[in-house]
Amino acid sequence: MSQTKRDILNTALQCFMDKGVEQTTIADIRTASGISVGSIYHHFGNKDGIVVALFLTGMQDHSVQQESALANCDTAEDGVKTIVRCYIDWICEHPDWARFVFRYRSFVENSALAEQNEAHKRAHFKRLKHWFTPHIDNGTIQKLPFEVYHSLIIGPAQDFALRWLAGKTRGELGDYRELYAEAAWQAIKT
Amino acid sequence: MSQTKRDILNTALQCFMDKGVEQTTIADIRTASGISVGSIYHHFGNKDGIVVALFLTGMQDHSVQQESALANCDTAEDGVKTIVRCYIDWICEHPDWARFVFRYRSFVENSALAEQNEAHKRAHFKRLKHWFTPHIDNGTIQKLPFEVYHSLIIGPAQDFALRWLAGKTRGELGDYRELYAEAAWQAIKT
DNA sequence: CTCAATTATAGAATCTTATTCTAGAACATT
DNA sequence: AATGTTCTAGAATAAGATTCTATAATTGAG
Repeated sequence: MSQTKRDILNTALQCFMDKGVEQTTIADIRTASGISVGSIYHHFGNKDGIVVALFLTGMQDHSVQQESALANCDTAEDGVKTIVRCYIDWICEHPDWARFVFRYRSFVENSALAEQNEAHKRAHFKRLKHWFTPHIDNGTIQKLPFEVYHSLIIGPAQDFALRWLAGKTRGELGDYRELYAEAAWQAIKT
Repeated sequence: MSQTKRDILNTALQCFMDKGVEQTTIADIRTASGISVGSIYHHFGNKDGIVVALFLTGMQDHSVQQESALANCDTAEDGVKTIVRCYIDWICEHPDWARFVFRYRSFVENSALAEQNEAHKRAHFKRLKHWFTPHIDNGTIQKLPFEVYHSLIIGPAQDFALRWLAGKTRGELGDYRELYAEAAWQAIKT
């Protein structure tokens, strides 16, 4: 990726954080980055293109981190807890990205470029499934419809994280790391 | 609320569902409802005003339903499960509203009218807290920071519901009603 | 029942952006 | 060097949100 493109993304993220996607104009990004309108459109097609590019960057970063952590886990318990810890850690380390991702998730899912995002998610899920299957087969994890595992494991932490990111909690997300890891394991162990 | 105002809201919801908030213009609402631009602005101030009004309507409808169901519950288990069932039922019965609420939640939370929404949420939570406290005190429910209960109870169902609403699940949300009710209870019982 | 005063409706005018267009600069490939 | 391709610029356009001005309804005091 060219430096110009990188500069546009960085500046755009900054602006989007500050004022929200709606409120930042292409002219804002132009002024803050010094890059011309034509150039911005050349690289991203339109404003949504910038949003989607940022979104995918954030998501990929997280899924890479998660999968590499999972690779070092042997037991089912370790794996499940690692997913939750990894999720919480990523949010704590990149709160701006996390805010952005949560806020514009449904926007991206309904955009013209949704398919790109879906493809990534499918690939990621497939790899998770591959890791989990043995533990389900040997009875360490409850046998449930595959599609509910995600919700049982991540659901609680995700709900809390959303409120934490909005500054609406007393406690710190990081302080509940083990609570949510443990809850996830309790929810799906046999 | 005047009939005109109601008409605007109904038409707007229709349009927003069809093409998303971004893609519907005031002119679209004008054409579909037959109500003039001036009148629309008179009643709602701006486009965001319409979105927020719709959002609050949806949220209030749900919280009223939830609280009235909770009023008939005696045991902690019954209460917790009722909250989850009620949540799932509401989504199944009003999928369009639910989609709208999920999709524009963070939009509303970041809008100028966020405070109105917060006030409602605080009041609702306060009433929930009042119902739960005795059961925590007498040891039927684990003593945890109050702010994590919501995530443990609703988190999983919410995550699944989001994917169900997007048509990305095999199973039906309603079929997992008891699964999520049971999971919620297991997560917080002592 | 009248006559302000307020509230509601209309649609044209304006103003703010996103997006497109045209031209030229940098760069690569032969 | 000649030619095609990609990139940068900023002006022109167009779409759509918001404001404005003028009328119509409605309400409430006397």
